Amino acid sequence: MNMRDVARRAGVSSATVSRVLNGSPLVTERTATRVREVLDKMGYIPNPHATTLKYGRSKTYGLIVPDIWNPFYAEFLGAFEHLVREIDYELLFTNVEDDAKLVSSVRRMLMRQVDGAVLMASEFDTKAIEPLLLHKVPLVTVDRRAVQTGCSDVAIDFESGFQHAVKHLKELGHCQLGFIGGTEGLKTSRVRFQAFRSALEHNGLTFHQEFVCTGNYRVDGGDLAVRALWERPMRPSAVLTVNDLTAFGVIRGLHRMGFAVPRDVSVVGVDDLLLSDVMQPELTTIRVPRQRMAAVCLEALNYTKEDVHRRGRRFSVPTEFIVRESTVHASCSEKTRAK
Amino acid sequence: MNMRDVARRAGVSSATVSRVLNGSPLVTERTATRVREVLDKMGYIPNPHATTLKYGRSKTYGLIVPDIWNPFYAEFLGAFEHLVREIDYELLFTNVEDDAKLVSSVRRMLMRQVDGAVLMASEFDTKAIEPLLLHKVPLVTVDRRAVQTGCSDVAIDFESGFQHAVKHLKELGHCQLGFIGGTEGLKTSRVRFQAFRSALEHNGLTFHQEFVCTGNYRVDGGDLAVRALWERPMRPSAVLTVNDLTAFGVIRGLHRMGFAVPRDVSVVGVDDLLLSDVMQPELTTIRVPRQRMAAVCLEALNYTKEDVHRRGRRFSVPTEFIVRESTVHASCSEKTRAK
DNA sequence: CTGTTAGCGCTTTCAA
DNA sequence: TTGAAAGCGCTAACAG
Repeated sequence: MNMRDVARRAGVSSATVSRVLNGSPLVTERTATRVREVLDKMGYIPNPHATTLKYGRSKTYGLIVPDIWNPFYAEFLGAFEHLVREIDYELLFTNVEDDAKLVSSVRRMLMRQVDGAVLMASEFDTKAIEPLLLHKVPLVTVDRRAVQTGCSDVAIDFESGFQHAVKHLKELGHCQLGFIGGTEGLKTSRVRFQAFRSALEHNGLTFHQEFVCTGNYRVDGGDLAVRALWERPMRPSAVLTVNDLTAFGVIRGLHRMGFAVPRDVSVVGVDDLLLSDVMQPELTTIRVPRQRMAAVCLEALNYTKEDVHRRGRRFSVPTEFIVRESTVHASCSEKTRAK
Repeated sequence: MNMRDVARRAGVSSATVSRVLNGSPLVTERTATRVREVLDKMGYIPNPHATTLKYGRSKTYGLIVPDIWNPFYAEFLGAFEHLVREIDYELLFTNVEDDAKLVSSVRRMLMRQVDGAVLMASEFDTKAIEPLLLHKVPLVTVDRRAVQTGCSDVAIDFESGFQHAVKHLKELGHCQLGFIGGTEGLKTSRVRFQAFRSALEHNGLTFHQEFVCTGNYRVDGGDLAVRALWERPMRPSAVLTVNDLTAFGVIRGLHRMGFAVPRDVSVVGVDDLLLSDVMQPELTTIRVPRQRMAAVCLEALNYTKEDVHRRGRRFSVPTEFIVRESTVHASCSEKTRAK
């Protein structure tokens, strides 16, 4: 059943029905009421594909995330989907494990004529997103720390987060701080690592390359990395990580090697997953607010959409340092610091 | 740029281009090759909205989940999205916290003309999904344990899962088994509770109503429920739960009351989340295989789609009982069983 | 204030 | 084996 059917039953033209549906002021209240009644009675359901076909606007936003199995992205998705629905938009969600999937995701976004897209996929050589830019799709990236025509960026303020974390650890007497990073070569890994390094500097602590190891943003990566780290001649008394999953892995790895967190080593995560205060020990972490982030992404999308021929803007999302149980005073027991 | 443009450049009609794109055999290999070249060179991107408009098929499946913040659904989503993309379909994902959102989700599915939908939303009074049925959208529900015209059901074999779990606990010397359920009134809660009860029976254990309490499928629900349970005059020596999050909550609740798992109480979950073997203690649980489940849902969707006027079929997904650290021999210390 | 109409891009039927 | 043409449902421009 379509507008014409409704129009016929209401004794008007389909244009009038369309006007009523779109809240045009060019309709008498009397007519509008009658039309609305018929609309209701017939249970009319609009067909947005017709509009998309004609005008190229789909009321759909794309969202690309790198790993939906990481609860951080699931939680972000929940928040983002909620906001998108509030403004009566649709969400085209895609998970992207590898480059091939990124390419196909971009193609799908183009096909479905999305009105904008948020890209959290960790690695785009800018190559993969070019088609989107070319087709003037408003874009928002997260933590790419770069903008360009038609593409804004949302930066998470890890700098501040790590500074609080390092300060906290220093106050607890830790001066040998380790860091377990994310996947080698990813921009987001570098951003967090740099934030860690400059936090050390700001707090007057020295950076030790031998206290740094690379993970993969997942539990197993943190586990493996901390084992590798603990093979080395010197060991840190506290370890900061690239995200909570990595921190969980670090805790598990230490535990399995016979060390206890926080007794022997303090650990700090990043994200504050819903489960981070359920883990034992409850995780001290740099919280990345998903709700807020989703709102800022949408704001950035709107800004970019206003004029796709304009250079994008940088947006920022604050972090919050949350102290729980995984960080305590440095034990000073040498056993944790040297083999 | 559209098919006409491509056709013109290739010196053929748009019909021929369409045929090439759809792999029709009615085109000379020579023509097809030329068309494909032009297609490539021009970077043609098809517009599926046109097809949807004309033929009502969208190559899109809907997915409704009740709580994307529960990693179980995120993990399922990941698996399902992967499969859906493999067959070149799109996914229309919606999270549904309450009834209002269910209604609007259903409407969106209808608007977007999905070719089928999987409903994991816990509570539909069948009322909310009626419009879908009415519009002949092939449906698949999960654990509704009922089928009807155009709607199949995928049942997770909790019966077998709980039987293994109860047998395991009995062998460890537990005979006072408690159960923390899901949200009151939900079909999925009842299904799991019944599975628990009949597992007791099968294993010759008596059911005690005072060992049963209701949660909400989330951590806080498990926490609260076990505290309520522990207020009662008698306490179980082992607790089974409706899902892993609830089990996490139970463990945390017990812990905060000064009891240790598994030393004082054994706990069993359901799901086997990715983080279930990262928690301390690693959780003994009834695994619900997401990958398999996604595949069966798709199979069920295909079956239903074959003929929407036919009664749906029942499908089944096996579970697997996984023993980890949260279950040990009954301590027999009376302190856990009476105040 | 309301109606008429064109046309978005695609696939399929029919004709050649 | 190929082409011509219709028509899906909608909205906006234009006419009345």
